[in-house]
Amino acid sequence: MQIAPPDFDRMFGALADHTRRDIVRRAIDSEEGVAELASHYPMSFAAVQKHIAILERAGLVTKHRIGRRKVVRTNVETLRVARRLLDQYEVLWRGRIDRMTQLVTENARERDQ
Amino acid sequence: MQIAPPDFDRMFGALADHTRRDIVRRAIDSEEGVAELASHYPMSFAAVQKHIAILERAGLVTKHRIGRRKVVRTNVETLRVARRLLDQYEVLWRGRIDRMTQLVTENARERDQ
DNA sequence: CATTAATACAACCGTATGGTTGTATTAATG
DNA sequence: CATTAATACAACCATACGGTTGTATTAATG
Repeated sequence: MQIAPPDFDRMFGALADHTRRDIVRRAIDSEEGVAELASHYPMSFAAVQKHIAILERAGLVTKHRIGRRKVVRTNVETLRVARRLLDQYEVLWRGRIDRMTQLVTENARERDQ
Repeated sequence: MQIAPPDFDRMFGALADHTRRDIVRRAIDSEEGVAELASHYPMSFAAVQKHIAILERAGLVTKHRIGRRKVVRTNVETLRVARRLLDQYEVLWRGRIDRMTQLVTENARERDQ
């Protein structure tokens, strides 16, 4: 089995919901089961369960059985993958800036010589 | 008029589509109008127009009239806002790690003394 | 100033999303 | 091993999304 290529549609789609972002935040440093997580939100247990399923498909969280609960843990590596994509845009932006200043410098040299 | 608070639902929602991410990428260092952008994708002009509208509502691009075209430009600052949110998760994660190593160290000291 | 290139908008269609309630499965534990 | 706490799944509903085609508006330019 190959490792799955990053699915940015799913990643960003999963992050595009306030409840899901809050679950990701909580699951970074707590060890809560599905029911415990659900208790924090003004919606049904099943709704939270679905949100967790979406986060799971996106690779943002994993579930691990502990006792009779299934504990939800955030997969920080996937968050980093998303962050790196945003970094790429920043790199492109810097490249553009560099090319612009390059041009200005060349023009100044031409003008001054 | 107040400056709008960041709408992460819209931001990440806008980024959750391959075509839209590609538009963001292109609009970082090109100066293309809506029609020129549309020519790159295997879909109708109107579809691309809608994608751009979604990016615009999310604050990820802006449109500026140049001659008879309306040029689309990426708003890098909004990308940075999104990135900073992901950074926040990383900070939480580090905090957790720190607390864990803290605990281990304390236990070791107790055991050793 | 009439033409037309460029963009905007409206209506429609199929499918996905976010929510609900109800039922089924699972596996720790008394 | 029967109970039941915990989770999973199915069916349903309203609304949003991604796409289409067609029509309307706008404003630069010959």
